[in-house]
Amino acid sequence: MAVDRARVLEEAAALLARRSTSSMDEIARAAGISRATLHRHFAGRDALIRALEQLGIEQLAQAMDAARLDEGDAAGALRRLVAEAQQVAGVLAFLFTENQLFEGEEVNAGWARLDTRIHALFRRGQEEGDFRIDLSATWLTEAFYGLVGAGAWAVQDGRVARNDLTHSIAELLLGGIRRSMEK
Amino acid sequence: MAVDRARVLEEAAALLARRSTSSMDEIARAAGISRATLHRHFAGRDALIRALEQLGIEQLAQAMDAARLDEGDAAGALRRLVAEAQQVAGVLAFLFTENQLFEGEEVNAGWARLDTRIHALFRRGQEEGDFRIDLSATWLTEAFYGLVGAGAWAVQDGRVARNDLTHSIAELLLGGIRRSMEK
DNA sequence: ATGGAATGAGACGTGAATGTCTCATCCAGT
DNA sequence: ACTGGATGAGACATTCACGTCTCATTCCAT
Repeated sequence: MAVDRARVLEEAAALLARRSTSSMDEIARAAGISRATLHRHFAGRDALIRALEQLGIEQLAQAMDAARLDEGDAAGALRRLVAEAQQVAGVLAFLFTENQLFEGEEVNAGWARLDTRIHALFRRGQEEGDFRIDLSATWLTEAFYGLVGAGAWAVQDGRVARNDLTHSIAELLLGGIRRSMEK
Repeated sequence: MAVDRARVLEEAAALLARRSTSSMDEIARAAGISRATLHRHFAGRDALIRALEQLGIEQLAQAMDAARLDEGDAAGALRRLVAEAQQVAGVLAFLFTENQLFEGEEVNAGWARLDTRIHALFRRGQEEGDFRIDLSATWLTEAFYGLVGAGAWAVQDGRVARNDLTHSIAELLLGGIRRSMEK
């Protein structure tokens, strides 16, 4: 088995992050293998997407681990999370829109766990008095995904510099647009 | 010509906002006409999307007009913009992801004009000292679209209450997550 | 070197959606 | 009532991606 499933998934993720409609053939070529081999390792497009979803979930979970969401103040944790999530942003944006299509179907339970963790982070910030409470933690979670996704696309299209992205997202989330009085 | 193009477009927009992959047949049925008639009024799927894009551009432009972006302080104008944009949020989210697919192709010039207006609003806020200047107006524009889109989806899936949405988006953009010291 | 496993190339059938066309029907204005 | 335009229903060809399969080739371990 010369083909590394993980490597194929990485390539697929990178390609689909750019062109979400890439065909199996394009994905195979991007991964440097033939379409036949791609099908040997993944039952079909659906299976590939599922595997990709699983990978994205694991990577985001790792990003959360690395961000140590429970340590320090919530603001710092959020900053670390944004920074760590940057790596996965592309796939995340893809999976985000992809999930939008599965209307009725049950969503991967993995997402629920991740949502819970982010939700808990915002909740903690609110309970510790750092975050405002008139914006629900649920909405903040959605906003987080939205900004990460929008940021990934903006970078992809060259409208925003990749180096600024982490700072841009974190600062917007934390401080908003208004000129801050403090600091 | 009993069929009202504008009405068909409205129905198509409503449907595609929910299911971006709806077929021509589904769109036709949603509009209460046959597929044949749909094709009589729009050369093809591509033409339909283009027309939808045009409609979205016009509606967003109207929303901007209604929001009177140049009047009052920038924060108030942004609040009004978010409120007005709410109506178009669904289609906007659809067109936003749709545009993501046209990588190389030239984007509809209409978008550029709209971007310019939003960009100018953020710029004005910065120049008047209301908005922070360490976040580029370009990024703020992207963030605006991202939050509006994410908000529309969150409402669609029932994760956020529609009534809260305008306030949630505007407040997050303006004030961020941090508990405000002022006010 | 050799034998088995993995791969690449490509043919093949399938299904879905598109776009075109025809024909019968319906409706409105005269 | 009549007539012309618009519509609905459906057949039809086409395209495209998918999934399956075969066969020759390559690669690796023994």
